[in-house]
Amino acid sequence: MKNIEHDSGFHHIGHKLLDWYGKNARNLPFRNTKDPYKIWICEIVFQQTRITQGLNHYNNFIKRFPDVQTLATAEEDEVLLYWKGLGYYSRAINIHKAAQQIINEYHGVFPSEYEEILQLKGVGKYTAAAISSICFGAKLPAVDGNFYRVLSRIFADDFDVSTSQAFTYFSQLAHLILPENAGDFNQAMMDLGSEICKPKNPLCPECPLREDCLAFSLDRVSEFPVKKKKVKTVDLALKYYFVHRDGRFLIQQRKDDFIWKKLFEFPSEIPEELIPFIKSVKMISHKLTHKNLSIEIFNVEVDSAEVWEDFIGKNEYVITDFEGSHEKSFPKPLENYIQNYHTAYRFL
DNA sequence: AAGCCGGGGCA
DNA sequence: TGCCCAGGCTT
Repeated sequence: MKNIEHDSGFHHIGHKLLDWYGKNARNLPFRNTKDPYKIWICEIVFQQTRITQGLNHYNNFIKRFPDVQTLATAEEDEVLLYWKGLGYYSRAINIHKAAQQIINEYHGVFPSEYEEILQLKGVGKYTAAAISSICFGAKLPAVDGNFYRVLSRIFADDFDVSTSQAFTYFSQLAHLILPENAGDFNQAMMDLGSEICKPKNPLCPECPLREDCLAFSLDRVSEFPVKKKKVKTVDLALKYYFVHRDGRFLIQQRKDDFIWKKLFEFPSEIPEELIPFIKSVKMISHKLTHKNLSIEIFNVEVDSAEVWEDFIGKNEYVITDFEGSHEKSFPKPLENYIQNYHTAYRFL
């Protein structure tokens, strides 16, 4: 390992971090509990998601699904509904499957061994280490993006964190400073990485580890972590038809093989039987851009009440209204569109 | 080993 | 606009 002369002598760093955590831990709803169910949910919710962004989702989720049994017996669509707007929707699908795994394979009792936890759908090495250390006392580092950032700065280590070997490499570095209480240590690293050792503009003067930080002493903090791989963005253009009459409209469910897995959306074609009865086809949203994504939504009002009533009685589409749409999970741009349209519709 | 999956916040 | 975030799955 670069910059490491020997493999001992760094454990005081871990203890110093624990002392800081004892006085500066964030007050969060999943702190002060070792319930593996709650820790599991929180770890999944906050994968690639900031605390401020996912906190309401976490609280609502726990309120509706307070235990494994409740989650396992719920409908998948309702689990997705509680994930609405969070992104990475395979997390919701996997969390539901994993709950059923726990019921079927462990009689509803959350497994306590790292290797068992790792077998749960949607649980990888980070999450398994986090749950087993926080809830069951395993002495394992939960290596995530915070570990990459904090450790690369402490040791001024230029190992490329965007490679697939980064996890193994920084796990070894983590063991150099890992104290007995790995559960608190892992949560302390989260708080330090979030509050002090931030990606941009880190608060080094307030850092409890500044005397141990090689990058700080070299005034090279901004050089770490090293990430060579750039994020690739692709353009995606979508076209939807808002086919409606009398406050009801057509939706359908997406597949699970692409973006927005199993979420609901408007049809991308006008149903052939309705084409002769269209009053207006007007473009509503002028390229509602969302990142590299552009969406066009065409307003299609069906002219004949008779044909409409007949159509919604027998076809593959799901028919809903503005109230019913609250029961479905839509991609965020469409969610915003429905809300806005509803507001406008009420004043027509 | 590399690509892909959301959405929000920030400089 | 590009980067980042309590990562994991698929190919």
